[in-house]
Amino acid sequence: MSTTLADLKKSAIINALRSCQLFTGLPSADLENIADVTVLKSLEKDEYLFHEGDPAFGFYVVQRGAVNVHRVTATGKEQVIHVFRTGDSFAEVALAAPTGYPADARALEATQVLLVQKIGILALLKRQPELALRMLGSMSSHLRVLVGQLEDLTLKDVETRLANWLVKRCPNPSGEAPVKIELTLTKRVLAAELGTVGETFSRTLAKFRAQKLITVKGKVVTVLSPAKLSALLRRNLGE
Amino acid sequence: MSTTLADLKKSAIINALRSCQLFTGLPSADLENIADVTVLKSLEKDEYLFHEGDPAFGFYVVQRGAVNVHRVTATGKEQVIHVFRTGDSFAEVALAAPTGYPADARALEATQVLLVQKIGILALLKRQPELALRMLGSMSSHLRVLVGQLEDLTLKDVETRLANWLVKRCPNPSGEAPVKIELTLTKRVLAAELGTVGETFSRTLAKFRAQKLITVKGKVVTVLSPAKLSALLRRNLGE
DNA sequence: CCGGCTGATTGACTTGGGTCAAATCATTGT
DNA sequence: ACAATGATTTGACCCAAGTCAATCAGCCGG
Repeated sequence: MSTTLADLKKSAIINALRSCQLFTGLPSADLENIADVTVLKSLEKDEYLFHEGDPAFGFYVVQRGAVNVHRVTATGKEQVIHVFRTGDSFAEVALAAPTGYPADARALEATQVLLVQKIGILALLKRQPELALRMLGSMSSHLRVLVGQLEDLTLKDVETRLANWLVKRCPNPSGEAPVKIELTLTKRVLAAELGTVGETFSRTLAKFRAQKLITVKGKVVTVLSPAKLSALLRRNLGE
Repeated sequence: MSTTLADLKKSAIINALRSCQLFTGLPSADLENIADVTVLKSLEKDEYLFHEGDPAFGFYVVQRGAVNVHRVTATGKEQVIHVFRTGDSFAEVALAAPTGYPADARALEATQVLLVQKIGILALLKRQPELALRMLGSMSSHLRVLVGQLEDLTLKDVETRLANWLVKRCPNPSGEAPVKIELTLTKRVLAAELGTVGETFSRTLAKFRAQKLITVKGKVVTVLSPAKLSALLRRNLGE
């Protein structure tokens, strides 16, 4: 048996699948089956993976890069639902969809994704209830994210959301040691993730800077005292 | 074989399950299995079914009444996620949850729900992949609702949301025939469903009244011309 | 018929944060 | 090096909608 190019591709896909939360620990035989119905897609920066309403061919796993799942209104405004990165799976909703995708998805940078085709995985699910449970788990965690997002957007102001976002990125949020946080994307995109616009994002950073909670140098934000920032966060949530 | 009280209860539960979207068309044998792990719960008005973080024993099917699933912040404000009514299932997230429920649930009136216990249904899912797919479908539709809600709250103003809500309740949204809509709940609760407060709800109704789009008599709203209201809705969405 | 209670309505005021515009900064291709 | 394009920051302005407060409308029990 010779090692063909197809074999190589397949084992690369299997490796990629294994690194995804959804499939970790699954027997190799199952992964092979999944790999058989999986195709690799490369996306350039700003290329759309799908649009709202597009027929759903399957769900995706991010192998490299970042994908912004969002909605747009007639006015052209964009509400970010979530940014998925390496190892994340998304659009599982496709499996059970009589209708198309419920949102848009666009690559924020050069990205590679795996498309796990609906037609193949559905058959597999019937033979592998264990996998079905995992998919349920994955979708439920997406539900949780959405519920959290809903709360965020309606019940907290931008200052609180940003403080929360920064604190989440500190290894030890109650410590005094300064933490450097690299902004991997443009500030406008980050602002959108937080449900606001670039201008307000800037202003809020400036407010924190004035309070000597952070410093900003280009794309690097330094939290001078995670503990103080956490205190501000608690204060905002607590009354 | 005599018909015991337990048998009667069980067949009542089976009937209730059958009327739920999630289980329609399922073979009777499966429904029996599900009924075996299902218990009936009665709730008074304003009684809580569960709170955020409570350990999740299973998911629910509304048999009668209405359940408000929502979140609360430290400030006591409440964001409605969805109001579930007869035949709806919710909290399927429980099945795949290492953590507890992600939100609160409270009966808006006297309500009966069926608790489908996690421990039993998980075993069943392993034998019935078909059922697992249905659960996936149900969760995906909840995801869609949430995504819609997210868009609503961030991208549309209250006037648009209310117009949309009213139009959705007209049998023929493009017709000229007046439609009477009975408000089953208090206006404050409806306002919360639309992501606003009672005062703004009142004011927006008043605005529509001034434009002769609707009339309000107590708990009955009459849409004088669904077509005109739809036109306003399109105008709001379209620029 | 009368207080008491809950819900609805309306007015006056306040504010977070979005929009527009102008001024820098930064990056990149030629 | 230098346009040229895009990102960021800051200021000025505006508005939807929330809060507070006062009034009004129904409804119930006695």
